[in-house]
Amino acid sequence: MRADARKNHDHVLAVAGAVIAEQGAEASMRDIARRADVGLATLLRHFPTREALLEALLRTGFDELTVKADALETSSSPEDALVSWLRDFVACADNYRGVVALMMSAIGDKQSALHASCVTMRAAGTRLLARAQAEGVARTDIDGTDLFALAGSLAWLGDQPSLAPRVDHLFGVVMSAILTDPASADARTTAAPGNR
Amino acid sequence: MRADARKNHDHVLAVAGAVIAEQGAEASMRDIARRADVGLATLLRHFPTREALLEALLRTGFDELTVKADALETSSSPEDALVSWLRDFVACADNYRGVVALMMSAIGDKQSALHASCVTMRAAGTRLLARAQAEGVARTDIDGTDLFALAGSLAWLGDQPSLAPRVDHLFGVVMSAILTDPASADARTTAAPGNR
DNA sequence: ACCTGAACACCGTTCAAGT
DNA sequence: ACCTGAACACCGTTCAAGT
Repeated sequence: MRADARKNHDHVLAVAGAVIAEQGAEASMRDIARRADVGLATLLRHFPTREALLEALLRTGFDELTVKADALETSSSPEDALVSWLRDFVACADNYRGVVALMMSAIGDKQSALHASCVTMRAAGTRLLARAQAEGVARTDIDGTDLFALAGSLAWLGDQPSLAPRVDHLFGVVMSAILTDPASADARTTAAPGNR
Repeated sequence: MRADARKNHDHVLAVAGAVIAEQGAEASMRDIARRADVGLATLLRHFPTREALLEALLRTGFDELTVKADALETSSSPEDALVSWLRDFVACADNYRGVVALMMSAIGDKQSALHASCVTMRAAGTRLLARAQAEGVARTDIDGTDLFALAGSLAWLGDQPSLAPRVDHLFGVVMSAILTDPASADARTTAAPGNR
């Protein structure tokens, strides 16, 4: 990429981040180009679709989440790791209002520029879930897609102004459904052997 | 209203229902008018906003849900009543893709044509929740707004093509977080009196 | 009263023409 | 190579003019 193009790219991306942070993921591409003092066609050549633009904006946060998932796998208990990572995932998705809707659509659309990132996020969550399940602290009748869906639905609530204040609380409610008491899980497998 | 206007109103509403059922709540108003063989301005005078149009489309289902909530209050156990009503609520919201996003926005916007309907739905759910809580079968740290948010988030998942097949399962997961085992609830209030 | 075409200010897409 | 103005087909809003 030529030096002037690189500069244009970075400048446009920075402006787009500011506009989308305040207006949400559905902000007008024309408006972003205007605010960046650049032709609309220029913006669209750097980022041919809205998804491509958002992918560039979200990449940093997503990469951090992937690294964090790896770190948590050894540094924390299975339960704490899962809860902490999901909390960060929801917070990351809520950085840009409306982005989680695009993510949920992208997970099923291989053409989307966000597809790979979403698959990576789901895989990271799946690993943390599997460890928790293996240790008996997470229910075993859900998989990584279910987890991705539940986390996404919480992030979506964060996009709704009237419900956003409830998200922290509802996060705890949903987590209580995912996590199982290890004692009772133990009881299920070791006690009352005649119980079917 | 004049007879010809009434006829126009009903015809437009029927066509709008068909278009929105297939294209979702964000269907083009212009397209609805075209399909109804009516001027765009005519559509907009009958239904000045998208919310007004959706309110008319949803009214029947919402009224049924309100009636059903009353009936369930005496015909079913608190637990079954709450679960059954919430299941119907989610199914109703999923009749038109995208409508739940407008509902969540409308609950906090008194100007919206959907506001009254949403408040009514929340009130009906709140009554069923309160009864379940009083009987010790629902956790007491959530209120009607939390319930509305959780049900809405499940309905939103139903709008996502890739996640819709999971909604029934995830409904059960979320319900397991809301419902409490009456035995253990009993244990909390009667056993271990020294426990604070 | 009720309806509607047309003008308006937007949107994202596309491409020929400029530097 | 990289950029951009302009044309295009859309959108919802508004209103003067018709029946």
